[in-house]
Amino acid sequence: MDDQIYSYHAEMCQVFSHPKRLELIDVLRESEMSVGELSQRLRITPANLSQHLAMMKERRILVSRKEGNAVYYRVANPKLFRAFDMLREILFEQIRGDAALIQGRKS
Amino acid sequence: MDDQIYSYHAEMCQVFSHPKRLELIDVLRESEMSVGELSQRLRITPANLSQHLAMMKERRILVSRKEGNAVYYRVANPKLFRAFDMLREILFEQIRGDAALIQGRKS
DNA sequence: ATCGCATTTTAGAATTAGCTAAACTCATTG
DNA sequence: CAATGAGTTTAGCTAATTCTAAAATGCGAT
Repeated sequence: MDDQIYSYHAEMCQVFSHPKRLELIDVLRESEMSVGELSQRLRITPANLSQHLAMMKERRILVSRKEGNAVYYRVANPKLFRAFDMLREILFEQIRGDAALIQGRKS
Repeated sequence: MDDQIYSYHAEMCQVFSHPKRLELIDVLRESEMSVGELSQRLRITPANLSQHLAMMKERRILVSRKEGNAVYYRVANPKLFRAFDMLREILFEQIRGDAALIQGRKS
């Protein structure tokens, strides 16, 4: 039935379960970027980055474009940024809830 | 810096990287539900389900309420359903893109 | 052709995630 | 106070992730 859908959905979401991959998405908000640039920005080795990029491309969160010697990656669907932001908002609401709790407000 | 935020964000998103956990969230749209009911709906053992529930509660995606012998779980923040739906929409757009491709439309 | 650079791939080791089965807790009922 | 029923926890196993280091690929320039 829907099992297949949930599986695909889960597979796609694996992309978001690693901090560097989230940072990568966040960085690609600005513009597409080459592997070299990304490697510097994220402070991880090109080899490791390349693996993250490959798995994100497999799941079609990213698309790439080759220009001479460099490969440029960008986020395939801008709607992704909205989902990203919404999840981060939920996280912030959790954190704000904690802060309030510590300060003795709320229950 | 922001590294901590990305880590929390990623940890939260681990919840979405398993098909049964997604199905669980989807089922909890209707209403809160006891472990027993959930176990039947999802067709997984109570022990396994309980582990999923515990990790989702740790990450504060779920909250629980105890009533006599039963424990009822529900989604902590309704905003989560919106994020869930948005991600699924992205997935559907990918699938629609494929379908179009197979039928020879588009590039 | 060969060299250099950017990127990718592979292999291997360490860690983490997921499942099953069994033991355990705890509230309710007899 | 047993006994039952609902959930949880633990231990152990297998599989999946992640990272590093090294080798491989492919393009562009010499």
